[in-house]
Amino acid sequence: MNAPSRARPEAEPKAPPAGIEAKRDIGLLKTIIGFHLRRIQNHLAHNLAQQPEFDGQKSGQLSALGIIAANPGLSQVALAAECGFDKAITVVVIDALERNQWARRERDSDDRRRNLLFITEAGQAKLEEWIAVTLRNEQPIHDVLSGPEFAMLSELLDRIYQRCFNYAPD
Amino acid sequence: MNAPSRARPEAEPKAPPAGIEAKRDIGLLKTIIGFHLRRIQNHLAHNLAQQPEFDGQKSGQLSALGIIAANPGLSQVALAAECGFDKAITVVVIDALERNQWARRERDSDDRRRNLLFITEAGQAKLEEWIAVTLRNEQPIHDVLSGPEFAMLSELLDRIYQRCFNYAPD
DNA sequence: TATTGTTATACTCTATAACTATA
DNA sequence: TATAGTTATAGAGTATAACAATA
Repeated sequence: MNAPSRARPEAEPKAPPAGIEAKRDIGLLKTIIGFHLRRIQNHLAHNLAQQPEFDGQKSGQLSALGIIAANPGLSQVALAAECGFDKAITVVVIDALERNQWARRERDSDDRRRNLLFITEAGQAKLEEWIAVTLRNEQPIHDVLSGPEFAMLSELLDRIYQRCFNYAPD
Repeated sequence: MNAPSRARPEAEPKAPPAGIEAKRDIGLLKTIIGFHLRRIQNHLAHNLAQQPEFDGQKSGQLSALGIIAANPGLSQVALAAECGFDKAITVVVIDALERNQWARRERDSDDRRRNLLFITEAGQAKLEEWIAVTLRNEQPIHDVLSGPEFAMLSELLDRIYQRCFNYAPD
């Protein structure tokens, strides 16, 4: 296994043994953002999957539900663009959300090709639960960043996505 | 398709049509770092896979080669820890690198369980080629960030990984 | 007993293409 | 002719568990 298994029963589960400092270099990879993103993402996803509250949760569901909650009535392609995944994936994700009655599709009467997406009350509760679990999972990040640093990181990442990748179809 | 296909022949390939501004909100997801990381990572990986220079390249190979280059003689588990993936994946990745003679394994005479990893001359050249292609792929990010902002982003991401996830076994 | 590397297997995530229904 | 959504299929990425060799 690669990802750290928090063996410590109590106490903070993320502090490195202290004394064992970063001795390895990432060389040319320093400027490759994709490298940074993926290795962090790997650990976050791995740890999150082990949280009991996330049992059957396919990872896209949290993103989708969060975007639907913040933008009630958006279309599936708009959701896909905002979440960064394909429209085909969107179908599967929303199927799961609808099956659990956390979200629902509604035909757009103005353009009957479209489904408008809405979150349900149960979905809102589930979203908040998921957010809490995820924030707990990401707590180590908050521990090594100051408040302003975290705000800066969020802002930079959001700007990158909005300006580089999100063409925001209607 | 979801990822933007840079249709514009010349000019900056990332500026949104202008006038179409970010109108969508990410709500509670704002503070979820994993959300930011994955959607950016999705687009970067998708775009990179379309670069002809990256034809048969399984994405882990660039990371592995970069780490090996910066840390000649490290072990496979150390490489796995630094790249953020499992030791089982490491085997497959190094198999591919070795097959192309971009890297080689060498039994550690002090601890014969271990393989020490080294990059070859051809591997160094290939690494630099891949880095160039990847940097070009990530150019839109550089276009929307100032120099200091980019440096800050790299530093924050590296710190997060080193302090939260990399227990750096020997 | 624990660790390094290996193999085999399965599952998750994402991409692609073809299809429908609407526009 | 183009777009929204769907379906089916395939591929890439990763995780898991069992194993051999070595410590």
